[in-house]
Amino acid sequence: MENVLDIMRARGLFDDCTNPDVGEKLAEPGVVYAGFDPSSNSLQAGNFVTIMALAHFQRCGHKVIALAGGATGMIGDPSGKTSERTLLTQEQVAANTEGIRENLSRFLDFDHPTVPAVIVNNNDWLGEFSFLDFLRDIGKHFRMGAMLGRESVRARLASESGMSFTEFSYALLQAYDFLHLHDTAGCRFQIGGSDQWGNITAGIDLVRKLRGEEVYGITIPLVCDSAGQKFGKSEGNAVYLDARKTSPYDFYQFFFRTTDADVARFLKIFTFLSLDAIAELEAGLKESPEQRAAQRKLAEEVTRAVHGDAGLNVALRASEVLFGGSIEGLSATDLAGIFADVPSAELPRAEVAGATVIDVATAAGLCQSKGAARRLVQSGGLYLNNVRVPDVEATVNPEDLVDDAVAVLRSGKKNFHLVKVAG
RNA sequence: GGCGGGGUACUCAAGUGGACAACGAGGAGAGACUGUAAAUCUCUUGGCUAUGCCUUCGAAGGUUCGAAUCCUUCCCCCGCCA
Repeated sequence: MENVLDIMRARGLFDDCTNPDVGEKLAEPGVVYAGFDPSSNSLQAGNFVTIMALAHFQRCGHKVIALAGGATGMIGDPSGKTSERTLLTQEQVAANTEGIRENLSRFLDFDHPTVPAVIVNNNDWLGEFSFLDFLRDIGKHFRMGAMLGRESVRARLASESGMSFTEFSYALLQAYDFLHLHDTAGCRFQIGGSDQWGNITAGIDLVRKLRGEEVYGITIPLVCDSAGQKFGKSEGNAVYLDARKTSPYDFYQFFFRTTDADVARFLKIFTFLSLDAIAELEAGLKESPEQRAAQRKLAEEVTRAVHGDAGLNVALRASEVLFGGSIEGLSATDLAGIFADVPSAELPRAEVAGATVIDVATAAGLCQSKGAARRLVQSGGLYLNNVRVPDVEATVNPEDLVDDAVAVLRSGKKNFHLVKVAG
């Protein structure tokens, strides 16, 4: 059995561990868990790192548990956050938890012959815990000194916004999760982002105090791009793993646009390609960077993993056409197929034919306001059917509608919007 | 509960009766250069029927020819004390 820790180290998935012996312990098959926060109804690209780590564990013969934080999501993890977060309603959390289950179910192997993955929801055990029982049974084992010393708490207390008791208590809940999974599933390892260190060690301490047993934590580095930005944001928007929130096309494009400096690192983290294959791609990148072969491979692998072959094909075809230049010679049906994935809007004929491009771009939702559309045209950044719109007076003419039904609007280099004429 | 500090646009943060749609920075969008990269430079960044009009500075009232700025009440946050 290959040691998962070596793999994590080699691929840049290892940040720290709570005990130097953890490598030895992982030589035997074990049970590992990682938690996912349901603050949104879909996991984001950032969570993908943790998912990959879990997948490596499973491949190395460990049983993996993905925990959806239905209960902890009600509270809000203060780790790594500079201000108190807005509480979600029970309904929101329940809906989000469901979405996350759905996401996760596509990345982990639940039908594995020997070590099938499982998903649990901590609301199942934390939800029925009474406050008094929790304070007596769990709270008793946490010392104020240690809790106040926790980095996430210290930072927040020193900050302007302070911290509520609710968020302060968060670590106890996550600590109890570890205890519960230890008791019920024999779980002895927890992995999580480096911001989870405090929460993980809280769990380890709790298990040691109550059960006298040693459990372990491994943290994964927070993935940043070379500019130091937290990974997973595209034009200010988070990149989601759910096709309904981030289309396969946008998802593909996000990875395709990876900077040279990051590509090799990302290949190691986000794909299962062998290190040799990655080294080869890296060499190719040095030789002819304009080919973007490494980026292409990265985008391809990740998109296939997340959206399947069908999603990848749509993304590839759309990318080819969109970055190939002219849309001439394509039929409305072709365009609809290619843009199946790109934001589109259906507008009444009267609002399109003869209207100014500015009005159409705003009505279609490409621009937030007419003023924004006007500024876009003035700076030369708005395109109709891949042809730059010359001035603010320009109109959409009937002959601009492909097959009398469809027009393609674009803002800048890469934001496409399809306009369909209704009726 | 008492005392003090604070709430300005996506964020941080100036502005303490008119020249304020509100300095500056970051972020974001666009352009140029490129390789759908990075770096750099430039422009833009409340809305509109647009040399003007409308709506914004925690909320609601009030004073004034005129309020982000002054007054009143309320809400929220931070700190110290109880």
